[in-house]
Amino acid sequence: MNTSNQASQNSFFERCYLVVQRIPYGKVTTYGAIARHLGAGKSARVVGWAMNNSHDRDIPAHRVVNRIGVLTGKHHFGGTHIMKQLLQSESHQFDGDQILNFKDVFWDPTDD
DNA sequence: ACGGTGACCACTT
DNA sequence: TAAGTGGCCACCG
Repeated sequence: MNTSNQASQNSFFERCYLVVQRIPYGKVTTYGAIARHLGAGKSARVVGWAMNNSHDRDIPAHRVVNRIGVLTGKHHFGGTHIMKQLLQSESHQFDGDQILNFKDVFWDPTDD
């Protein structure tokens, strides 16, 4: 949990960052989709970790949610509902922490 | 070098 | 149909 080692992350993390940055405005994707796109379909957790470090970069981590469209990482996102606020700014609708019409706003990196 | 951790996903009861 | 458990990969101390 140290922020002084960001320079060490040069392969998997950056790979995640690139994909997240490719997420179009008004769309979202999932950790599993990213992981699978990178060829590590089972390392979705690592993607979450990358998002954790993404705070040091300009990564729209708020556009990344779990496979059911729930903002699992909102607590890690600066503390509270900022993640939700950002997504709402992108015309997303919520039911609590669940994105409505998630399937409709879902963006698959492979479909890019 | 080893064990523990994590913003998850899929399979099995 | 719903809930529970394990597995998986990479990073940190």
